[in-house]
Amino acid sequence: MKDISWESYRIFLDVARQGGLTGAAQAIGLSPATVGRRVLQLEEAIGRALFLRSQTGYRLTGEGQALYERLLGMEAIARGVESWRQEGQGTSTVRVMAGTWVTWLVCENMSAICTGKDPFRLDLSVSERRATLTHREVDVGLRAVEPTEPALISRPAGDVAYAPYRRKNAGDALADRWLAVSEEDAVSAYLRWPHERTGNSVAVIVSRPRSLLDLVRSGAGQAVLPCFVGDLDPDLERAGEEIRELRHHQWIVANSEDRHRRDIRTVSDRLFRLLKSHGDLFAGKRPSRT
Amino acid sequence: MKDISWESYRIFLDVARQGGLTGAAQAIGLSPATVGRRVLQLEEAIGRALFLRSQTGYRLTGEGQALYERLLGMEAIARGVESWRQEGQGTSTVRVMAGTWVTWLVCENMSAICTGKDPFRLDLSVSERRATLTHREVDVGLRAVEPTEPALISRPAGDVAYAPYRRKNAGDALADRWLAVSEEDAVSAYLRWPHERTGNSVAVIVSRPRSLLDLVRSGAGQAVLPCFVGDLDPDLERAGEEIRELRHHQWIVANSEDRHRRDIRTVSDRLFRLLKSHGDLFAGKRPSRT
DNA sequence: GAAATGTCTTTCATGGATGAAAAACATAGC
DNA sequence: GCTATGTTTTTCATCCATGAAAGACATTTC
Repeated sequence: MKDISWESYRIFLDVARQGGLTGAAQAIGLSPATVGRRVLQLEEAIGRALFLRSQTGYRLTGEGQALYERLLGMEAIARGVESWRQEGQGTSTVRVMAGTWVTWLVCENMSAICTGKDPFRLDLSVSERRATLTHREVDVGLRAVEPTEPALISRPAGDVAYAPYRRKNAGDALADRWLAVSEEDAVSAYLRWPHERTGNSVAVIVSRPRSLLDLVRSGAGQAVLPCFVGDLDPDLERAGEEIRELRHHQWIVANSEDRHRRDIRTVSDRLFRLLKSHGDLFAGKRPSRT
Repeated sequence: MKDISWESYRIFLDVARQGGLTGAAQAIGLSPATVGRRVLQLEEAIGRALFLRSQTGYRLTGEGQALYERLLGMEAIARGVESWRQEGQGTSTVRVMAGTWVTWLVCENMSAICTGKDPFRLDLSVSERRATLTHREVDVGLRAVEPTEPALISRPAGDVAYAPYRRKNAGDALADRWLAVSEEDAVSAYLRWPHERTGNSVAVIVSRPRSLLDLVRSGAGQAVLPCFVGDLDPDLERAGEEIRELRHHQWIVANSEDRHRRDIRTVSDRLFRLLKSHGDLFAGKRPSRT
């Protein structure tokens, strides 16, 4: 049986992402005609319909979606190879993976991590699930559990505390209006907590943790947030005590084989300093700020 | 800058594995001439020499080795896609990942897991490092730590105990002749133990845990082994008490989205029964056996 | 409602990737 | 030392994948 060309996987990913042949063709550097033919071949080889075709573009079918999710992993590794390739070439890219909120904090303080003067680019990817550093998908990761793999080096970066938050002066009207992410997206303990502990009083469900903050600010209800997020927002107040069972440590992790790479080391160090300087906030000690 | 074709990655992997163009060409279904050209292009694109060429074949350079290891991850995912593809086609493959010794036990008891009558093939891969089930590289995994990812379902499968072993009647001559795997390959706690706790009395170093058993049997020294391995071997005896600090639980893990796949469920169940029936052995309770 | 714009798909000529075969070379066996 | 067998590499004709352009069709705009 003839194997499926890996190249068609890459083409498939681009078509799925761009939502059509034209965009994908541009992204890859082929003609739309060819891209269409390759997708057709792939569907033939897989034996399933991957796209819903229309005059306006391509949309993934359910099975297409399933394939897409699997192939994202391949793409991540390919990106890893690409940045490995760049190492010798002068320009380098450091790929950092973190959860929603640490990413948010890093964005707010980007100048502390990477400036125009640095000889590297930063590739920040958000993911609640654990990055597989062993496969080198990313160079630096933030984790809530200490890695056991000896191929990884980790540095403890303090505690993270969680508490429920609501809009200031909202009173107790929101007491049983919890905001949560959908159960299939609830990949961390603090995201699962509302489902497990509030007894079906989840009023609004969103798919991204980031939306929780927006909802709380709009006064739609209360949500569990990391203290460093909630306490930093002048429009929010705690709707209760810290939820101690959610408290966890935090580690900065890197592949030990990359120890020598200066840029990775730099990013890792600066990340460490950033987290350290916000240590009290992370730990929920509520320093008085604006 | 033109991206590197993923197809050349696949070709590279085959050349590296087969050790030459001819074998790879056969494996992929291309001519040696083409394979050679594709490898040349890849080296050109990467900007580094990947192979040492000779009339007798291709050997990886250091950088080639680095690339090879990264790309193994891509291949694992591609295999996952392939077996996903097969699902609809009648014949299916269940991919199981386990450590050296559980794999060994499964091989010894293959008839309990998969027989000729079953409508699926078994794909057993050995790896001491944790399989990334989230990317669906494998369908069923064995782990020493309980997974925190909610996308995974896990089932506790008892305890695993470790002890030092030596050849029977070898006396105390071997007392400080420890056998171990090299430090970079020592990815599990029991493999690191000799390095950390025996104070430089490691006499022989091998790269594969599997070789430890052969060495112990030949009387070359003593080594830490899981009790279910050492106690089952009539030629070995314990060279000391169980090492309690190494004892750990064991979980059978699967991706929860595959819950409905009958064959995966079957393999998982049989694996569970196999481990359960050897529960006392795993826990080091030394039932009297031949 | 007609025109404009954006898709995907088909057609067809072309060129670059491909394989067969030969050449060049190393190794193993006798 | 010579032959046999296995490599890689080169040569060259072929053919298949490719892109340009045209066609078909939906959607948006005026």
